[in-house]
Amino acid sequence: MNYKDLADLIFPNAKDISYYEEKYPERDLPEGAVVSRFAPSPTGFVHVGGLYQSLVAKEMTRKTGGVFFLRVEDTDQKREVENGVTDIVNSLKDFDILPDEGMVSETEEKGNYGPYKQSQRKEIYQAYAKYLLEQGKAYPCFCTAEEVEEIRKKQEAAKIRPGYYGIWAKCRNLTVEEAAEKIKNGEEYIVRFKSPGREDRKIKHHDIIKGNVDFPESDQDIVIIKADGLPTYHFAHAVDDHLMRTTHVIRSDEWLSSVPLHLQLFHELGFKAPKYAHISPIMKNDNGNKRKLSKRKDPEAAVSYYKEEGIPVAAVKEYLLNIANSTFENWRRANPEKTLEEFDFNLTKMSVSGALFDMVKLLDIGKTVISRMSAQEVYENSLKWAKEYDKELEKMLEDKEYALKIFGIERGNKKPRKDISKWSEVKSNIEYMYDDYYFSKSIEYPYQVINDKEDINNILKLYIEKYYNQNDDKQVWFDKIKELSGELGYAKEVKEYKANPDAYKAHVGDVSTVLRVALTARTNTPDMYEIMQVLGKESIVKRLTKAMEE
RNA sequence: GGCCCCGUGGUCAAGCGGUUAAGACAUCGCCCUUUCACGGCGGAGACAUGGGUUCGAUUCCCGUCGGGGUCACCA
Repeated sequence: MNYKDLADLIFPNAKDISYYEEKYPERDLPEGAVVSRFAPSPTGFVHVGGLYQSLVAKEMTRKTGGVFFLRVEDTDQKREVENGVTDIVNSLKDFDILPDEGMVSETEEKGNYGPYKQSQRKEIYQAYAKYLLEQGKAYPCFCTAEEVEEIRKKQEAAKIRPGYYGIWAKCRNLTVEEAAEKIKNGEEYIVRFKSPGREDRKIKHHDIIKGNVDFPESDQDIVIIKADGLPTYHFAHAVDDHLMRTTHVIRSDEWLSSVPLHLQLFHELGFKAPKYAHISPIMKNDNGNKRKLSKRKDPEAAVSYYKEEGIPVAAVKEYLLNIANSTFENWRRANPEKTLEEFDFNLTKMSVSGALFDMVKLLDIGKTVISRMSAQEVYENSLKWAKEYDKELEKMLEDKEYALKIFGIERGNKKPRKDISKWSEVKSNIEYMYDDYYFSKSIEYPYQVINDKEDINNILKLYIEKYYNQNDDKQVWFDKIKELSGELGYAKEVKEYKANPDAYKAHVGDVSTVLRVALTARTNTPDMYEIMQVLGKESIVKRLTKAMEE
């Protein structure tokens, strides 16, 4: 009996690996093309870190004329979540990061290097496990979970490196006859990799992001095929990324310490190893401590949060790109009109340490992004968001023509107004422009400098009766407010007032504020003339009258 | 604990042996302005620490401290 016989006993039906090597040939791509992927587990919502990786991988592949694919790593059925794949597919779609290949729905996929769902690749992994078994590079292990646990405890007690390796690897030195005997007796087993590594030797690794990193070799006989017949992450990674002809593995840096193992696996399998780029995770400050953004504790860790909050997709991508390549910010300022795709993204310039997530900055980018949009775009995005998350806003937007007028206020000029950072802010931003809404609740008027009831009513009364004319142009309109101010003893110019404050009760700015508050119940609004143009005569008179009655 | 990575203002960060140590967000002040925002100008604010190497270290080396990652039949 030899290794080959043992391998046949374990995987009698597995195909020869040459079958797969031929089925998934080298890709015919231009020189330097990057083939990369996003390979999440369907265990719930997509994390911003995943979005970040996808964005980076997508940029690299797009830039080089390569391929970006989506592979689902569902080898742990215990953690799987219903519609997990759909969630992932939709999240990428929401951010317009579309894979060239891979899963496109819960069950469908596209591309010639599939299946792209690991649970459907069982026979492939087994073929390669068999290949290793035949060469004596893997072996069946009969240790139970309890036994392995016991080994670990002994190691801990003796303060030596934990793990299944060297003399601790009990099943490693079983003869093929002994192993075959146990299998025939129906003993449970898993398949382990027989590591050729030595802990006292170093390996050199060059990571695209982290740079040169030296590690001790891996000597762990890790599990490659679990009791359920599915592979572990490490083994699946080696087999899949080889067969899918991945050139660059772009993943979270929690994997960095597995690199020695992965390199060894690739080598023993006879594969050419891909290049690795380990991305630092996005962190969060938690009581003075940095930690990764957590799915449990931080709502902003889930990409769905950004959609729900209505933070513009472009803002999220710009923010992420900004973290990824610090040159992005300068580029953006120099090229405000260019699309994100035109930015020359550079993997090697990515930061080695993890950035703290900065919501304030993200929202600032949101403001800038929205300020550059046309009224039409603002309308469309608001409506799209409202349909899903805010029925009241959706109703407000029913009158498209009116909404476009509102969104058009102070927009489209060289210094557009920056007052909306996300779609969920739209309602509070425009609600006072709707009479139905405005009059539906009790109104409080936050008058400022001029807050005497009589003074206020005098201003409003005189304005309506003598000065207000909806057809005035802006200059005439404002000249009239000045005249009104003068008539009632307020300074017509702010400068005049400042020069001689005792001579006046207040100035034209304060009078304007009275009008603004009476009209909108706010102290902070965009240009009042434009607002009045949009509101129209009927509404204005109604509002001012109401204010006088209060 | 072993191994690995990291440490420039509150945050993101330029910087590659000699710089007045950029810039952005945030913050403060002023200007502009009928309000707010925008915009403009300006202020405050940083090389974790101790040793080397060097004529000279933020930059190179070592230690310390601090932070992070990883040590599963999870990915």
